Amino acid sequence: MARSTRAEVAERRQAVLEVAARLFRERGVEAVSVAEVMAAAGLTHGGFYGHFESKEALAAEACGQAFGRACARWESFAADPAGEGFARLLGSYLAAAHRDSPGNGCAGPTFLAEAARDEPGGSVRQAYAAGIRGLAGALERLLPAAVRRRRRERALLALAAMVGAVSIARAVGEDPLSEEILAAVRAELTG
Amino acid sequence: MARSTRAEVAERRQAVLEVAARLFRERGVEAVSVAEVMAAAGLTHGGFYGHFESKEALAAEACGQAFGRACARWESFAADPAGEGFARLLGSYLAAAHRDSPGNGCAGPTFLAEAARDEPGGSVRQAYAAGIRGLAGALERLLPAAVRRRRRERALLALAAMVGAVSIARAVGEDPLSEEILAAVRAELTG
DNA sequence: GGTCATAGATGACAATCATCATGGAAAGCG
DNA sequence: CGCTTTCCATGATGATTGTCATCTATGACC
Repeated sequence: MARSTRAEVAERRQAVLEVAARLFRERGVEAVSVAEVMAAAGLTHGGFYGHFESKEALAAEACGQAFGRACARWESFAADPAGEGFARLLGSYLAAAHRDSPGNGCAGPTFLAEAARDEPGGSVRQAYAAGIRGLAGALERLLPAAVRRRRRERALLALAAMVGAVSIARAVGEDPLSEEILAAVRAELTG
Repeated sequence: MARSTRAEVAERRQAVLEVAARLFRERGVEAVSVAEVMAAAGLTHGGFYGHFESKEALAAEACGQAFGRACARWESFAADPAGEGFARLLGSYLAAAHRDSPGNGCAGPTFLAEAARDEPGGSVRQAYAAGIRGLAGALERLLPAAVRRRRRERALLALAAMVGAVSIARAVGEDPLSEEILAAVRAELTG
């Protein structure tokens, strides 16, 4: 088939990464084949190894990208004029809409298992650790000014509870318990 | 090969289930083959379908079993004479030892991804939901008597934070951040 | 004790998948 | 304009794995 312009090539690599980040979050890295990622980007499987070293390398990059997006989003809440950034983040994070669209959602819950089962020092694990560190920092800065003591601990508690709540809400499925958990964690962390 | 006694048959089924519950928690359902489970139980892969309907059925049963063990353990903390059951649970749950032995650990973090990616109404998902409901109830009863308001919400927050913290601690790997998260959540939830 | 049911071993099958080899055609560059 | 590079499509390969068919030896039962 035809060869493409230099710009198109970079564009395609980005498209593959984008699509992979969505599919991997939706269904997990193992459950998505390289061929499927390429097909979703409008290509065939053959050219994959021209763009990425391996499937794992793609997964690590996709993980990093997803965390980057999430972190930027969290930082944007810090600009809230009324200082309600933290509460607004909780409102959007601990929501059914977020639970139901893992493909666009935070990487914290979606890459959790991939990272936990990566080998020690593996690339996905490293990307995950860096991402979590970023989110923790953002959250620490986002906490209401009223929180003066143990800011770091409070941020880490919130992070663990947020990631845990969304993960569990996704796992229990269509069950009233799912909404109950989201609402409870939202209420407790807010107030 | 030889046929076995009726008692031995039941014993072996139990052994397979036990081994599966450990392996699935350690490495995930997908990463463990039926043949490996059977081999770890001292059998060959052929007899598997005499004991279980399918690999998924085994996974669901293993999930239920692991949750049952965890729930019983949590309930046992309620008998604490000094009423420190909750604090002691936190101490053992949010610990490096628990983080480092998923094979014997709580099913909440280990089956999280399996359940989240099971189909709607899938058997693993159902087992997971039932398990979480059990843990939430146990935790609610275990909270210090001093907590009078919003007991249920507090229990759900604690559950989400505990599951999230252990999961993230496992995901980031050998990083000081891992211990920091466990310690922070322990401190914040204890009071 | 003799007959029957069955646990479990061996082996096969079909599907899936990550990765690599090859080739063609067009872009980049002189 | 012609040569070279390289993107990507086609196809192959080897490995893995869930599931099933078959066979045999031995408990279970009359």
